[in-house]
Amino acid sequence: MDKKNNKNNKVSLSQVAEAAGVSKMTASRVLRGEGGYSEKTRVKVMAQVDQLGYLPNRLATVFAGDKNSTFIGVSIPDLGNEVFSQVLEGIDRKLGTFGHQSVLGLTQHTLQEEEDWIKTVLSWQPAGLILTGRYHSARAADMLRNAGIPIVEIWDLNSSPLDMSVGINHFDSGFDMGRYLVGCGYRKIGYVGTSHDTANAATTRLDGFCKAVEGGGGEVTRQLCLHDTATYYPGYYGTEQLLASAKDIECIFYQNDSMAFGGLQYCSAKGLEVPRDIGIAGWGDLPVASVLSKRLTSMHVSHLKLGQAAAEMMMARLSDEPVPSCRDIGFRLIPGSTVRTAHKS
Amino acid sequence: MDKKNNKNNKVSLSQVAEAAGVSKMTASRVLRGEGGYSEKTRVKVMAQVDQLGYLPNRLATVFAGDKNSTFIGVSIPDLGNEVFSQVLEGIDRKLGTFGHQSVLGLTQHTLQEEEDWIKTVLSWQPAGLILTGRYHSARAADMLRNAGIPIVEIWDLNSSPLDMSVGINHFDSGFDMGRYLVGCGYRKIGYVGTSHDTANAATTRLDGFCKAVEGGGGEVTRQLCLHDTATYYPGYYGTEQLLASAKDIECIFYQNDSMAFGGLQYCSAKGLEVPRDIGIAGWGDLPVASVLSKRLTSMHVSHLKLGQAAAEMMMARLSDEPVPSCRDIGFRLIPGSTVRTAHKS
DNA sequence: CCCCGTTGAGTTACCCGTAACATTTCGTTA
DNA sequence: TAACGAAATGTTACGGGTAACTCAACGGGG
Repeated sequence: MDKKNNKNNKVSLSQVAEAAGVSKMTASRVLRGEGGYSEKTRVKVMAQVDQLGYLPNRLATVFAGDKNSTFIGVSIPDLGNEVFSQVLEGIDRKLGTFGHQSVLGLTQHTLQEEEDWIKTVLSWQPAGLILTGRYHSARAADMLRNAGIPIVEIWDLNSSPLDMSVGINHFDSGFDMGRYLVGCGYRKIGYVGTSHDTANAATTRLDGFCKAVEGGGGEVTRQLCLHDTATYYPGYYGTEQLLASAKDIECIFYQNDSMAFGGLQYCSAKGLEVPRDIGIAGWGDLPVASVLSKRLTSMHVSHLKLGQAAAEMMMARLSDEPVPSCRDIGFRLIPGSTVRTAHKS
Repeated sequence: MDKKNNKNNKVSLSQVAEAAGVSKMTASRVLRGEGGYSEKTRVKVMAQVDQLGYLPNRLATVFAGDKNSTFIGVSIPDLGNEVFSQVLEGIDRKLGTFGHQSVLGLTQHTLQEEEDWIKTVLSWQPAGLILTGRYHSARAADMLRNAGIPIVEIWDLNSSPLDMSVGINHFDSGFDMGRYLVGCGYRKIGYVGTSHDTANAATTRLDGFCKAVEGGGGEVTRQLCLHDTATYYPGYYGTEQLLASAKDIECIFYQNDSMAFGGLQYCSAKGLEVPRDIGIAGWGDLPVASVLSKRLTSMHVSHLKLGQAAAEMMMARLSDEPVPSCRDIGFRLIPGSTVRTAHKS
């Protein structure tokens, strides 16, 4: 049934050309539609294309030299975190409208995984790379600089990016949340998050948060769930541990909404009423937050928009349009109703 | 700063070879480590590789002929649905352990998008394809058959797949849920879901569900939110519409958990107590279900495992290991506490 | 009827690595 | 030390498409 043509039994342009009785150059011209052939020839060639089911081999085109590939390498820490799957969705949808494809890499939040992936994906001659995070291994940074292709670093806004950067200022967003909670009258504040071996955006948020809280006369008790994902269960158990070791905590800030949900669940299980007995604040404003009867106090970031912006910057750069090297997506505090109402302080 | 070597200013193997004073064939042998060179030569070549920052061009290797690429095209309807992002995570992680990469395609649940994507991705000579769903356009099916590469259709178990299939039997899972709800004593049952222009797994579930309910003496009132995503808000408003048009509904089955959350929220907002006043059942058993104080009645499917299984089947096929053409991942009903307790019927 | 410009189509070379084959350089053994 | 086999290295050709160039056919103006 399959036509065994050449060794990989795929129909090649030469075969189409031969069948149509023209040279492969002519066939190539017809397929690219750039003119230089007669209507009669076009019909002959296209007839054979349909007949043989010819599919162009983009590998050959890109390999041949000048043409850019339509691959964009996209590295994402993990998809278990809804935040990143939204970012990826934004990226891939937008790239798709430009006829480009994402080559995915899940780095599991480690620089080594990212480095390995970069090495592999660069060997495929991608048109550009979109990377999550501003931190890269030295080797990775070297490869990136030498690659000579557009690079967008997303998530963690970077005023001196390798090439381009889009995201938010995590320090500021943490700071704002800290200031808000202090403004609500909280002083003994806990933090529950996960800990990775490398610096990341969550750490930066915590730094900003602590600065605001401490600057406002409060103090932050940290509880980091080591080597765990920033999801519901670690949020639950992290809360349990935190409250066991520091009973006078008035309010807890979580690395993200998922962990905050876990915290809410713990409080509910232990009969702690939120926000009467304890305040709960998350980060990221997941759509799921709407599931709760109480609106979760959180920080809203438009993840989809962030992904789209990254793809747009990439495409603009690839078309040699002027692109600002930095784009701030911004964030917005969601007061919610899981912390006590602010009183004049 | 950049070394302008050839037109795409990338370091090529010839340059490494020349710098090392050997032929490019020798350099190639060293890089592939398949023997046939002296230790002295190896050192010379590797020194230049490091020096020049050479990265192999996999395009050339694959293009050159026999070698398979390490691309696996993966089509996913959308990532807004947590279910699919988990599947994708399972796929990509597992592929990664085999040194393969996912080339993503978001088809937005339309066969046309899928067809367009298939055409594009095939032109990149992928080693295989993983597609969500068993329905494809005629043209797409043609291309897939002619591609001569392994294809795994996931999600909707297909007893006569194009090549391989892994997933669950959605009809049965809908049927089981229907039987369960009837067993709980419900007769007037509503369904809230979305409607797409093409047949899909959710439709199949609904078919199975209706069969069980009607077979058990009940009836199903459908409420389809047209042209919307299967998420929280359509669940909320779908519930409102359903209850407005059919006030005697005792229990509602939703297309998925996200929509069921929306339904729960609606009930809570309107003062309907679950399950006393109305029963709520979802599908998919999202991790987020744990956020609720009441366990949502749902159907558990291991999405991560499904993705991993798909990747494993793909890799096994690529290594010419024997692979069953069909693999059932199974599902498990989660009784939960959002439907009334079953009584002997 | 010739010259020349335009259009259509063919030829050649190249991209970068690798398979297949050819050749050189060794170390050994008779 | 000549001869030989193995190891190390080199040479050639190729894959699928395209840029750049060449060539042929055709038609209109002088």
